[in-house]
Parts: sequence; structure tokens; C-alpha cells
Amino acid sequence: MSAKEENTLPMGMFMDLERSGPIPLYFQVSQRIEKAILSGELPAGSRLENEVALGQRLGLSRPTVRRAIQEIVDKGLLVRRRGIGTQVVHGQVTRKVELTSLYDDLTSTHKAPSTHLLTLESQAADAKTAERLGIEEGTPTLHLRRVRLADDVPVAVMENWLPEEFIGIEPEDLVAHGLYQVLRSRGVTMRVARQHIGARKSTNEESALLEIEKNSALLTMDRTAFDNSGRAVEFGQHCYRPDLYSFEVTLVEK
Amino acid sequence: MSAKEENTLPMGMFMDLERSGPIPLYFQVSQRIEKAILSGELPAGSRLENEVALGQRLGLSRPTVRRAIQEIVDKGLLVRRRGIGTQVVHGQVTRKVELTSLYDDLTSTHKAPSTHLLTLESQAADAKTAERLGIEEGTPTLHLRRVRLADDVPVAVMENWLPEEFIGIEPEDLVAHGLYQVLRSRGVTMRVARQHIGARKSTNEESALLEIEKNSALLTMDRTAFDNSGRAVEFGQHCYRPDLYSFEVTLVEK
DNA sequence: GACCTGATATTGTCATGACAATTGGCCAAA
DNA sequence: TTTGGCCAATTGTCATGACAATATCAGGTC
Repeated sequence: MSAKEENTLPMGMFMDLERSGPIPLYFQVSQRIEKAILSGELPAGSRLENEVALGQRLGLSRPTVRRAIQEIVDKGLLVRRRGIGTQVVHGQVTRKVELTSLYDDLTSTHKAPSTHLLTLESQAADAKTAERLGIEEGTPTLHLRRVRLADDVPVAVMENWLPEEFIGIEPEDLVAHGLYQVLRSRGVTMRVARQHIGARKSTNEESALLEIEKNSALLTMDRTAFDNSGRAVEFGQHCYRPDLYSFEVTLVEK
Repeated sequence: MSAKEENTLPMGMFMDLERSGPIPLYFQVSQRIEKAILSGELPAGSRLENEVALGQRLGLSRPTVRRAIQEIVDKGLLVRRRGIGTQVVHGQVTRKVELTSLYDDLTSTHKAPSTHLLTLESQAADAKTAERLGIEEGTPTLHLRRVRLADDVPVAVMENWLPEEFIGIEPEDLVAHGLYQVLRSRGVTMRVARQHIGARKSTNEESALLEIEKNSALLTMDRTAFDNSGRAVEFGQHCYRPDLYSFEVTLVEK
């Protein structure tokens, strides 16, 4: 398999496309191709079958195939070149490491997540919180602070401020389900998060909570998250043990 | 201006679309709308004119307008909802902070970047470098290490390994132009970078190079970057002073 | 007031069709 | 051997057209 020859994926891979179900065709095709990449069937450096041929083979329009491929390009797994075709990006994508996501509260690790709730209260928004949530200073917010653990080992101290409407959230729910699942169950559809990643030394309190030496290096992340109306639904300040946590970000040139 | 009413952008904003130039129409429209958002003309929470009307007004097809809007949605500045329309995400986007990019060698700050080259040599790839660059262990690479400064203040220590073909790069070019510009001038089109962001304590050497206290917290970033054939063109290990540098990442739900 | 139905508004998906831009290979001329 | 031109391959852009899914609103009924 080389970059010169196209890889023609076996039809068996696409035989069961659900043509009238709820899942868009482009999404299904995209999933199949991505699976072939991750499994090694489409090896690094190899060339994918061209859009026109693939569309003909699958009985789909070229824009639909194009959209499917673009989804994978946007993930950084494929690159496209006019006149050449579409190639698989080199480098193994390890399944072990999850990409940083909108819902990154340590539920996606392969370890059992749990929560130790430190604080759950109403709090009047100070200037910074007000600015971040787009509300008036002094407006009530839900303030929560928790240690997040994986397999009973503390990984992060996470502090959040949520808009007033979430003030009724129960501590049991937070402990049982995690913040983002609770928000989801309240109908929140998160769409965008702006994250600011840095580092600093741990405070004494953090060192104790995270079971690390005093004045250790901490990985930090501040964020504001927005829902599908574009409203801010979360302001967070998190710090993580760098020996147990890191951010994985894939950047793709448009 | 509220979410309920559509914002009809003045035609003047689109009067000078270059209809037969090299720049795609969707890109031009996208730029104009983005500019309106950043300038506040399209305020946070407001609703953009619908795709159909905008297409009619601009004399463009709906897919073209759609593509333009999608570009901005992908940047996290707009959110779309079926039946409702497209809204501007809340929260000021500060121009002061640049988003983490493929070419993040501190040239995008508002300070004068400069380089203090520590090492520029050929080096046989060890196991890790070989794996990251997709080459055989022992293959020659170009190894470089530099302190990167902004307004003569050291911000980062950046270490990189590049494939064999770049072994002729001259130190003067690196100092004058920075790594990524040099790569670009050699015809490298970078498309994808996989980055791993963490934190740790500084070594004694790093503390001296970065002019910080011993055992300070450092923000770290390891990365592999790939070109438009999907080949690895760079493996890097960088560390930054967290008081002077951080990563800004916007996550957008598909 | 709560619930249901129907209409409208808007985005989401998909197809067909056409043309343009870039890349690489091949061949001919200098 | 090198350079330039031509052609084929493939992605990139754009248009037209149609239908579906979701959200909101208005009106009617209980």
C-alpha cells in the first residue's frame, strides 16, 4: 500500500448503511472510514479512494462523500490535496488518550471516576464571574467545588460557577453523575468552550486535596462554556495533577 | 437587538465581494460576518439573518452562504439551531489573546520575538524521536534547541527534531525568521499538529535559561506536526513560563 | 391553564450538474 | 539533459433544487 495507489475499501464495509434512518449518511460513511484508519486497514500514508469513485460505488452524491471525508480531515486523521487525493496522516493515533472535549470531567478515562464535593452553594457573582457568565455583578450563581478522582486517586480540583437557573442542583446528583451529565439532563446542550490552559504552583490546600508535595507544579484550565443559544452556562477553574492528567489537542489547518 | 429579531447586516458590508478573484466567495462572506461579530456590530446573543434571505440578498447560493456561516461556527463564534436560526455566542472575544495555532512559535504576540539558539546539529534519532517522526531509529535528524524571547524576555525553551531533509537549515535563518517560517520557505505546508499539554517543575538549567526561580512550575507542550501529505515534519518538546504564556483553545461541538 | 394541532420559520441533509485550480506524468523541443 | 507544454486525475468551488427535522407560535378545545 503506497501513497500512489488508491485504497479501495471493501464494499462489505458499507453494505449496511442505513439509508432512511435518523443518522445522516455522511456521518455513517465517515464513521466507517475512520474505523478503517484506526484499525490500520487504511494505513498511515496511504491514499483513500477518490471522491467520485467512492460516491459511485456507494450510490451517494459526491457532496455527501465529500462531507464524510471532511469530517475526518477536521479531526486531523486525513489530509487532502488537489490533484493528488486524500491521504492518511502518519503516526499512530492511540486509543488510550482521549482528546480534550467539551465534557472533560474525567469520565472518559478508563478508570472509575468519583467525586468528593467540597462546596455547593449559592454565591453572588463577583466581577470576574459576572463577566464570564455575562450577568450582573451580585446576581446569584451556583458555586461548586469538588475533587475529582479516578480509581479513588485524586486527579483534579474543579471549581465552577453556574447561572442562577441551576441553583437547585442536588449534591447527590453531582456525586452520582458528574456536572456535565446533570446539565445535560436539565436540557443543556453545550456547544462551545473557550479554554485557557496554564500552569502554576499548588497551594497548600490543593497539595493536600490532591495528595501531592507542597509547591508542586499544577496544570490549570480556566474555561467558559456556552450552550446552543450561545449563552454562557458554565465558568470553571480547574487544576490537575500533571502526573495524572494532560490535554490532548489536535490542530488542523483549514 | 435581541435573539428574536434577525440582524440584517448592511449591504455595504458585502458590496465589494470579489466575484471572480482567487478568494472563494464563502471565505469572503465569512470574513465579513466575523468582522461584524468582533466589532460588536453583531452583538453577543443576537441572531444572524437566515441563510435563505442572506443568499438572496447577496446573490449567492444557499450552500455558499451556509459554508461561510459554518466557518464561523467552527471557530466557536456562532451557534446554529434548526427552527431558530444562527446566534452569536456570548462573551467578548479578546483580540489580545491569540488562539493556539499550528505555527505557535511566539511570533503572534504583540512583542518582538527573538531567538537564542542553543543547539543546531545532526542527531541520530533515538527510539522516541523515530517513533514520532515515523523513521528508523538511528536515522539522522536535525536537532535544534532554542530559547524564544519576547521583547528580550525569555518565554520558552523549545526543542525540535526534524526529518533528515532539513539538515541543511542555517542558524542565521532560524534566528532571523523562526522555525516555521523557514519550513514554509522550504515548501512545507503544515496541516495537522497533535499536541499534548502538561506541566512539571523546571530543571536547574531551564530555570537559568528562563530566568525564573528554581523548581518553578512550567507549562509544557509536546507535539508532532504533519504536512499536506500526512508525513511527520516536526517533533517538538517545548516548555514555557506560565506567567508569560498559556494556551487558548476553543472547543466546538460538531 | 394545560394540552393538542396545524402552520410557519429555519436549519440540516442530499442530489444533480458544471466549472476551476492544482498536481504529476508524459512527451516533444531546445 | 533540461525545460516547457499538454493532458489526465483529483480536489475545490458554486449553483439549483428538493425534502426532512426541529422549534415556535397561534388557535382551538377541555
